[in-house]
Amino acid sequence: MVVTGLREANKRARRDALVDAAQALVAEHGLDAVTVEMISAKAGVSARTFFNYFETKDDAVLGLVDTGIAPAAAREFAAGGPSGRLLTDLQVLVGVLLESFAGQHERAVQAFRIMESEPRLLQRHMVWVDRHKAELRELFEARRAVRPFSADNELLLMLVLLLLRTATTSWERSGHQGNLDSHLSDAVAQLIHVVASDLEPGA
Amino acid sequence: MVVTGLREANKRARRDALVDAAQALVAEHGLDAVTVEMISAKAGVSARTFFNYFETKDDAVLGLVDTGIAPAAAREFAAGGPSGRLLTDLQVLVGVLLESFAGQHERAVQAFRIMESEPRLLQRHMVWVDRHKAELRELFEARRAVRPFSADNELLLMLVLLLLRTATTSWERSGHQGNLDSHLSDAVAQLIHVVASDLEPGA
DNA sequence: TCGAAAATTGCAGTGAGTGCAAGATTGTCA
DNA sequence: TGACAATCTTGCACTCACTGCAATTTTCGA
Repeated sequence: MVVTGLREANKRARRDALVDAAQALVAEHGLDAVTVEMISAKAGVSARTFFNYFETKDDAVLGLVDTGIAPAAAREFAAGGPSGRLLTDLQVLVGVLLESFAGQHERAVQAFRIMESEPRLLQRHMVWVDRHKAELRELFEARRAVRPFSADNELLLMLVLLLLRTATTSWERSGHQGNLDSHLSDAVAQLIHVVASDLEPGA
Repeated sequence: MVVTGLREANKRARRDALVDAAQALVAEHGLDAVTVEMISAKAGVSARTFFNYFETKDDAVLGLVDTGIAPAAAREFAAGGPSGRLLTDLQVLVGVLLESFAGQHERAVQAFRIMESEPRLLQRHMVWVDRHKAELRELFEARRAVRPFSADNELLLMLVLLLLRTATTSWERSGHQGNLDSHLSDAVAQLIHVVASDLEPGA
């Protein structure tokens, strides 16, 4: 953790090289025309090594870092905060996630761009949610104990997915204008509007 | 269309045999321990023929029939009906979808059961939404022209997905109690509640 | 500088999925 | 009814993602 060491540095460098190679090749030839062999060759490692770094080809193309949920944000959410309103706090949580996704800005932009033209990869967010399902469920349960609510965990999971996807596609569509957070706010506003306008008497 | 013919009958029979074989084997051995060869053998056809019926192993396990959206329901939605309220009409649309999914009740129940223990298949609904994305978008656009609303198509797509998944998992969790429709209503109610309680001043 | 730990790599193998062409089945129409 | 056409099935050969294993190389710590 403290002393980086050559090992760590090399690992990160290789990883980045693989992501860059994967993204460049896919951007040029399309997802199905690119093989793991090509990516590995371009990054200067063997195909077998590729799989020491990524579970699947798709993971590499998307540059999956798979940071979990930031502990601080998780704790606050579980404790019933920061605002005490479920949807609002869900938005905050997703905001933190998006930040960690977009951490490596260049690569994230590339990933989103590729996602647009390769519908198969659109499931990325679902895969993410899937992988952290257990973690999220625990979070929901913890919060439920402190500040009860009636919604099922499953619905909240899907809400997280909805916010993730709506915000990122909106950001992507805007040509990466503004910060991701404003697109997230917009997604929440849209959701509220859809629901609210269904409740108005004069529909 | 009118005269069924041996061809049609055989096709349906083979298809059903493949789904039954796939579901039985997966229920017993788990998804990864079952190969396409096994399924084909059990259904009495060659492995090559399997792929004349299904694009992927997963499709067979889930018994994907891939009925599109019922034209009548689609027309009504596009025309701005039946209620004129976006969320409510979205619910109706999803209800029709669920009905066509659960058409073959036995197989549907099996599919949902397997889905629960094989998280990879949980993406099924997303795949469905993905495949009908274009169709749904057209529907949204048509309706938008008649009865404008501000939400993005992407958000509506995710809303469809949310309703599909929340309703079916709730149904599954209840041990297939009651009809799917009541679980769908419940999902919508939960969603409304989450949003509404976020708007209340005394949160 | 030496030995332990960790990483890379080749190799052999499984299994999904595809294109193709030959052979079997089924529908149709005279 | 019989033959021709359309449709299905199947075997074969192939590509590629992904895995386990064991040998080899690289890096680290003392």
